[in-house]
Amino acid sequence: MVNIKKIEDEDLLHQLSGAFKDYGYEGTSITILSKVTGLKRPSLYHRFPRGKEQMAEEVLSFIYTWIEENILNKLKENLTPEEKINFFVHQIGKIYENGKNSCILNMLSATKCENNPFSEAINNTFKTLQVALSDIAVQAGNDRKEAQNRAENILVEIQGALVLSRAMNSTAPFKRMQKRLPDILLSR
Amino acid sequence: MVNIKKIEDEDLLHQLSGAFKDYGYEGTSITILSKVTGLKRPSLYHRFPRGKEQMAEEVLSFIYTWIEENILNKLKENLTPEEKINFFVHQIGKIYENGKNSCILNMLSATKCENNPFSEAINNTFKTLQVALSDIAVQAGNDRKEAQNRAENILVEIQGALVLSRAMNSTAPFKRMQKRLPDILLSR
DNA sequence: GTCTATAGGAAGATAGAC
DNA sequence: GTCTATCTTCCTATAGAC
Repeated sequence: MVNIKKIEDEDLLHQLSGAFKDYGYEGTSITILSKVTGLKRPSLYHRFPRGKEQMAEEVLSFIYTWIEENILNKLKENLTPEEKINFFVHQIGKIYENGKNSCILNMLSATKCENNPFSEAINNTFKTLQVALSDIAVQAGNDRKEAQNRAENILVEIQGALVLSRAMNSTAPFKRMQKRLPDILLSR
Repeated sequence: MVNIKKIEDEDLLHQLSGAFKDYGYEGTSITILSKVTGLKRPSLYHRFPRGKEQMAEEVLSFIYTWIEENILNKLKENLTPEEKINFFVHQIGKIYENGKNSCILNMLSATKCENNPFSEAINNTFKTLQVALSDIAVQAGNDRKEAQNRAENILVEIQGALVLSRAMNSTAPFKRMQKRLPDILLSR
């Protein structure tokens, strides 16, 4: 039996995350958030009393949970390293619509360069992904340090390809990046 | 004999670019731009009648010229591919302060996802860099298509490392990326 | 060219009815 | 929980003095 309230929250947070992803934190006004959710501004404040900052915080927490349920859990199953990285590559294609989407972690880390209120959540999300990817590289026979480097290289490739795909208005850099990922993590 | 007016313009554009780089386009108010330049808001409007958008446009044009004079011209000299990529790696270390700076091209391409007024200038800057890097890879014996891919990989690595360095609050991803670049462009 | 002063509007946020 | 109405603050932009 599904919790109705949670489903509504998930819809809400999904709509909010879409706005932050497209417009960035500063570029997303409460009015925009009102439009994408269909709720008037005071209703948003009723749900998120601390306003836009709380919305972004809960969006990041929602995304972390999504990653756990839709990526990390699968990577804990009894699969080969090749199967795991192929699944990972497929999932990031879905998340980023093959390079058409920006990454909300990049968009929200670009906010108020000093004292960014989201930096810890963003840092933790990247660290969690790095650990998961690193475990795959270890399973494939790399030592711990080499595995960590390869995992970091994967994250660098993803973020860089997203920046370039948006800047060059082409999904080609993203799609080429997807093809490189398995070798970056697993090549001998 | 130096053109005084031009020097003042360069200072001005340098200060403006620093604000856009740190706060992004939407996050940078005219008041912030007034503070970093020391000019009151109406003085900025006197110099840039179309306001913030014109300032960002001229900043991007200023950066393109800086790249031409400080990177591309050197790469046209009679040097080995190794010398060229090493010089390039050194210059991006300077530009990005070894990973402590964000890239203004990433920050300004993140603006108003639809109909971004800076997308053409940003696209052109990346294309110009890709051509210059590609020429180095060709000089090193790669065919044209492979050289273009390697040049794109370089730009992906730089942008991705900058995103990750900011997100993880560490210059380590940027410094590791710098070490990878020569091989990415030139390895056989 | 630079400034003080200010208009006009959009932003974040709240009061209080339903 | 959602709304209309409103407050205050900050923003962009301009008028006009020096």
